[in-house]
Amino acid sequence: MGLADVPKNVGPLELASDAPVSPGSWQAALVDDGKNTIASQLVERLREAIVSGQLEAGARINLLRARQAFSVSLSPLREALARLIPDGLVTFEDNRGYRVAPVSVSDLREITRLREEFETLALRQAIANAPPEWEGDVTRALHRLNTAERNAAAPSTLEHWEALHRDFHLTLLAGCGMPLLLGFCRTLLNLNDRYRRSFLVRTSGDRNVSVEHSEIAQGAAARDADFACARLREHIHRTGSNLASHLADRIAP
Amino acid sequence: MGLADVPKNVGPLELASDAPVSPGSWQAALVDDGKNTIASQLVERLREAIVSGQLEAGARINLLRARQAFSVSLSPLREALARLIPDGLVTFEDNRGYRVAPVSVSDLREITRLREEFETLALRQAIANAPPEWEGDVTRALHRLNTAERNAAAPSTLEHWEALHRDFHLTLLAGCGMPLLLGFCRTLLNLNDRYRRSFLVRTSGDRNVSVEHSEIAQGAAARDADFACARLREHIHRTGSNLASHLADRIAP
DNA sequence: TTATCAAAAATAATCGATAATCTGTCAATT
DNA sequence: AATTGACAGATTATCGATTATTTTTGATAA
Repeated sequence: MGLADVPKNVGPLELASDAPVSPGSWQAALVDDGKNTIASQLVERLREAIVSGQLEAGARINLLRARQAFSVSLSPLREALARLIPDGLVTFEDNRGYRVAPVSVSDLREITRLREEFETLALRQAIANAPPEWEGDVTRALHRLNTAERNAAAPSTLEHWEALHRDFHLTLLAGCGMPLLLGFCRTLLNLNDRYRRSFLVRTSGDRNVSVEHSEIAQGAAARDADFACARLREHIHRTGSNLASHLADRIAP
Repeated sequence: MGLADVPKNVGPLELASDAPVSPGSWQAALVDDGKNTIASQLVERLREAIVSGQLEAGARINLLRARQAFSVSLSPLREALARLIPDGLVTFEDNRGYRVAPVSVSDLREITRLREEFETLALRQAIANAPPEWEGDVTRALHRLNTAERNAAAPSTLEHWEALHRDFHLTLLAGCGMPLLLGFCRTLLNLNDRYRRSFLVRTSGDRNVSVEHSEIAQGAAARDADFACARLREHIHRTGSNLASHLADRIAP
């Protein structure tokens, strides 16, 4: 159960669900994207299904049902699930199979805390080392994000906004020149997005997230590390607190 | 090529090559360890083969040869390799298969830098939050490490020392109560061990590593965060510089 | 010689079927 | 009533074979 309601999209892969790929969606327009194999496509489909909340947290993933739901064979399914383990989206136990990683307040707390540390470290490095064009990338990502419509009634706009938001944060960090750190940040961002998309109906009224993003981007473009990192840290912290309160309401009713 | 010289151990799995399992080798004596499936055993065997340098850095992993070398079928082999991707020991490209992750000076630099940041963060948390018995665990791990023989002529003593060294560092951090952070640290430690085991013949004469470890442990047991973290940071930094110089000699001849 | 293209060979990816393991049920025993 | 053991059904793990893709080879033409 829980897998029956996954959208059974027939055919190779429709573009709509492709949008939020990690390495920067401006590349997605290119013909191929390098995700040719069933297993690789499945990784993205599963990631989306989990991050979006379609697959319930903590639920067992029945391989036979999942196999049907996604119209694939067992080998690529297992391989795709294995690749999601280190992302923290899937857990595994020998002879007991895979399950969707559970969510908890303490998990969210740690994610927030680590994002504060890691992302400010990466941003500081980026401000120190990134090439000049990075500033333009950041400004552009910000502009796209701020001009995107976000209509709670239209889920597609929310998804699109999420992708742009993710892009903005990653662009900000991309200049750091530390691939491992960037990978850790991406993982944490994934995990965080899952909480936001599952538990946050809308941002609380006393925040203007656009302004927060703009300030971070301004600081980055001006190469003012202290300012940019302080704003980024606040931004992450606020989002975390906000999410934690929503989660607490839902998880311990 | 490169896979042909992997020890072809027949039969289920002989204990000798099992020794340095990750979660603490004192547990290895227990009957089961939870690693029942071929895929899970293979993860450990492959990890050991890569970290120990048996599998050359950057080399392609020919699935058919690997399948023979490890006497397994394709499905568990692919699954095991997939699980090593996030550990940074294996890379993957669609339709081009898996390869052993390459090594580079810049990679080592980043590992060292991130270890400094992450491990001191974890240690600080541990000192603040770990339960009392943690101090004893640390002292015990230190004692085991310092009393272990390390004879360059006997590879098994080196391997044993590596396992104890790893144990010491992880015990130190284990008290932090942050599972994600601990996972990141474990990953970095894996990567670092690979460099040490591949490129470090012996520690340079002007260091007394035992003393360094002892000081860190003393600081931890005394709950003196500033002192312990400073010593830990120096320790990591020195190891990194030491390794980097050896690596530079070898990689750009 | 260099470039181009089409088989052929090598390799990776996937599938369907089988084997191994787990989970729940229910009767027999203590 | 609680425990044990054996069965059946469900699920996971593995295998061998097949299909798809990439890489190499070798012949031909510029």
